[in-house]
Amino acid sequence: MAKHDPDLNLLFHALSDPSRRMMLARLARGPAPVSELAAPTGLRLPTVLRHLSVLEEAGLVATQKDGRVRSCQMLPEGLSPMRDWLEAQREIWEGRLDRLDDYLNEIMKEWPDDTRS
Amino acid sequence: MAKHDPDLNLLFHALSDPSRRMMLARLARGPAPVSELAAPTGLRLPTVLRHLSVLEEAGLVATQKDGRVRSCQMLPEGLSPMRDWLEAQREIWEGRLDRLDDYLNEIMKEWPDDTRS
DNA sequence: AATAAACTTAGCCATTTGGCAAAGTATGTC
DNA sequence: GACATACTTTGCCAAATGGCTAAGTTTATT
Repeated sequence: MAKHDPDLNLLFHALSDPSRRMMLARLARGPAPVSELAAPTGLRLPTVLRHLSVLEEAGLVATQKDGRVRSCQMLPEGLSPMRDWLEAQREIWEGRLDRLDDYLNEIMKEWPDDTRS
Repeated sequence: MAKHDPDLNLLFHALSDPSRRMMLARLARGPAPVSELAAPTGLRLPTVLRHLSVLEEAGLVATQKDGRVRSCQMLPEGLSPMRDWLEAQREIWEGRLDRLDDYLNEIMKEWPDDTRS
């Protein structure tokens, strides 16, 4: 399928892996070097590095090198596209409920009061 | 990594594909048969069927067969684990800001008023 | 200068994913 | 009963994913 929303693809994909969510959870508490991100996952560094780059490409994390250690920090605004999608979804859903409501009201008008039990 | 949260894995993975999001968007407007779900994606039925099963396993969609047509509907509460995760993430983040705030207040106390420019 | 630390790159491997065509099944319609 | 509909199953394929080891590279430390 044509990718009309690369943001959401990358974002949801980044969040679909538990190791990456674990790394993010650590970063939500504050910046950390790569090896500290790796610790709770039990994964090797090369693997963690690749997860990290997925998080970066999704716009969830930024990193910079300080001497020989790479410091990583979370970008909380990276979650916005997801919030927006969720909101849009909710609106469609509510629009649907509104139309159902209209419909029911329309039906009710057909029934005079005295036909109700 | 041990999968401590199969819900979130399946949910985020389900949402990471644009065809699946397209199908969901259609379903948010109301129930539909498989072929109607397929139409906007431009994909063949077998492919759509597999996307559909991914959505079902993620708890986002329920289907049932009515004669020879399978009717699909969205389960909006299927998005709850995602909302919860988002909320938890926000709380960690805010807890962090609170601690930063505490810290700054602590620093400020050290400085008498008349040292400020 | 030698060693240790902290990544980084390269390359391999098994599994999963996302797509398809072809053939099969079940259910309406004429 | 013949035929069309609407899936459904099977099986194939290429690319992406997630993991690893081994071998760099770039900074500290001693």
